[in-house]
Amino acid sequence: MRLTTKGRYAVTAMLDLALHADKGPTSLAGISKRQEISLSYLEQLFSKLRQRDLVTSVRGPGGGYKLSRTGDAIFVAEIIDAVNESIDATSCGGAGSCQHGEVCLTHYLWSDLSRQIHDFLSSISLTSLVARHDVQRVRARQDGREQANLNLKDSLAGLDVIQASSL
Amino acid sequence: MRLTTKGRYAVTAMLDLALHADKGPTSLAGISKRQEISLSYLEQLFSKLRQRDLVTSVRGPGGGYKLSRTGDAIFVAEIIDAVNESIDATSCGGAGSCQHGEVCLTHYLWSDLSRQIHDFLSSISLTSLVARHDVQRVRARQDGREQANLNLKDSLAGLDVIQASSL
DNA sequence: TAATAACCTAGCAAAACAGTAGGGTATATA
DNA sequence: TATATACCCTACTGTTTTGCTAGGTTATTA
Repeated sequence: MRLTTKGRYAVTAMLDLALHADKGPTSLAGISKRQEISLSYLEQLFSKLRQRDLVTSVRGPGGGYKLSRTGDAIFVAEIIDAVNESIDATSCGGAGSCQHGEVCLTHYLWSDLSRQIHDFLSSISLTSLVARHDVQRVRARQDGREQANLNLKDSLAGLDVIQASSL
Repeated sequence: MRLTTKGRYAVTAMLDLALHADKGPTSLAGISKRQEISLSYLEQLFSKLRQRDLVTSVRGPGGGYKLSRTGDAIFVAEIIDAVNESIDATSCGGAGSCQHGEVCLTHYLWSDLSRQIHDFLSSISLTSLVARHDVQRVRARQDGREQANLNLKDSLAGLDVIQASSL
């Protein structure tokens, strides 16, 4: 079992989609900036999310990705599973064939643990994450920073002296 | 976060110790045979378990390892932690500094998950594992197979013709 | 026609994993 | 005292995964 940046990125990106669900498709470039995830890496993750029918895409200018269902019907466990981060803690993939076709000494411990984790992550929908106060706080901070960056960009555009030298 | 063969091996080996706690020190060679874990790899894992004072060693013939506490005072979470398999699911190690010194969008989700897993694995002692029926069933199977192997070895020792040719 | 943004494939450095190899040291027993 | 046992330690290694870069193609909008 592993839970690394890969699964975290996928969930973070999906939550970003959920947070901007009202404003039409969300581009990966936007997610990349706000969540600081490599654009090309995001593309690879979204290829898998699309295969599992968690998102749908809109190509061309103004395009991007949308959730393929409402946020209350998408659960964290599915997202992690979609990017191949197995939630299973057993070595036999839950089959119970860990030692010569029979269960090993600790098989049931790991399958209990797997169920524990799976139940927990299956109980959390994107909508329930959006509703959290701590998520909204971070969202406000990120949107603020994004706005500040845009303003900064505008200011710099006005000062064409600087453009060549310091960028 | 990861939970791989490493942590599983460590817990399995510690449970094997607990199952044979009444018969003096248990050798790694015995654990290696019963649980089918590379002896040299076991030695590396037990070096870490000894550093965390989970086991004590007895050198020389008849030696081996013993639990340094009773089984009801040793929990699965400690064992996994001892071999460096972090139970933490956050990217910041729980510090909350995942994005520019502040929390990232999904920080609290991962710290909730970490606590969930940690609470679960901290509630399971070696003694409680020993008491499980499924563990006792596997133990009986493994002890039976070990005995059968010893018998086979004895039989082969009687037939010295075979020894040179087929082994 | 130009810009946007999804889509696709290949490759790569770093890390961790699981294991091997080859030594050493302490101790019980004959 | 010799020998076998079994702990102890270090170094190395093939494989896999991760996270990322590079360099393309295709669809769509303006």
